Amino acid sequence: MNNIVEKCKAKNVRLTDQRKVIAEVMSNSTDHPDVDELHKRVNKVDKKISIATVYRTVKLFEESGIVEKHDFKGGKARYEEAPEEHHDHLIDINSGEIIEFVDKDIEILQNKVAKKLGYKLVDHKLELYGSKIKK
Amino acid sequence: MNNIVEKCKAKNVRLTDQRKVIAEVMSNSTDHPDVDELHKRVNKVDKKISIATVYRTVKLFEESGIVEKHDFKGGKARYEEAPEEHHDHLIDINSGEIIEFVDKDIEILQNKVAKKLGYKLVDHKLELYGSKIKK
DNA sequence: ATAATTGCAAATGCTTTGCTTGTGA
DNA sequence: TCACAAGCAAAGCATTTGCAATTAT
Repeated sequence: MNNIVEKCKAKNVRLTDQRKVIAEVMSNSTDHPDVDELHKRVNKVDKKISIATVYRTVKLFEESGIVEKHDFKGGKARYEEAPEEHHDHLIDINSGEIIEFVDKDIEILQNKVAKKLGYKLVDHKLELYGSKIKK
Repeated sequence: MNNIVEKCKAKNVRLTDQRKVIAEVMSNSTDHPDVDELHKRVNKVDKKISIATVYRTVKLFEESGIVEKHDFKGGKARYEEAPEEHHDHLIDINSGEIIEFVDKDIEILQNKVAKKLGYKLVDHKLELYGSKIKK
């Protein structure tokens, strides 16, 4: 079963053939592919889907809250299916590998900091960049 | 006195007229200007300095650890003089205003999280996006 | 002197868009 | 049916770069 397709239906996002393929590919990805990589994977299923459609679709999905966009270092935007529970990312500066993590204490402190400054926290971005400890 | 010019001398970064102007403008900026804005301010002092030179110079300064580059939401990179002490940013989603803050507890937790995942923390990015609480 | 720097314009890389044809509900 | 979506190629935008002329040390 396919999560993104379900979410599209729930949110009344029109489902075309190409959107179904893109949705499937994204649902089956456990990493954080950029548009180019997504396009390659999508083309394995249907060669005729253009990169413009991939761009338009990820943007549509993002605006519908179905996927999340990340601007990690490197210039190109990367996407993942919107998770049930929020998480942040640690990026391996050597391999580029991305590890997801959750830290409730940090979240609590972020809210506290924002409030102290007179703001209501609406969104945040936390990225850790690190190198593997060899043991 | 001009901090960035001093830092250039300390780091053996060749000081041309245009770099001096750019350094001065950046040292006198308390906000986080993008290259276009920087170019405008620089041109008030010397109309002939090209935007290519501004791009080359901020990159040079950044690689020398003299200024910091930020990729906040909005597409264009923004710069500030490298601070003595590290700080993070809260961005007002309505006005675009940027507030700097320091939270040692969050820093400590970040290191803890990285270590738990088997990584040595090399760098991090924390951006809070919020809206002003009206009282 | 001479290796580095500048200005200009052209090139780049990612992303968006106009337009015509195709299609889902 | 018919408003919306796709494909293609052209345009956009921030940033980089090749090259000839200029400059710092």
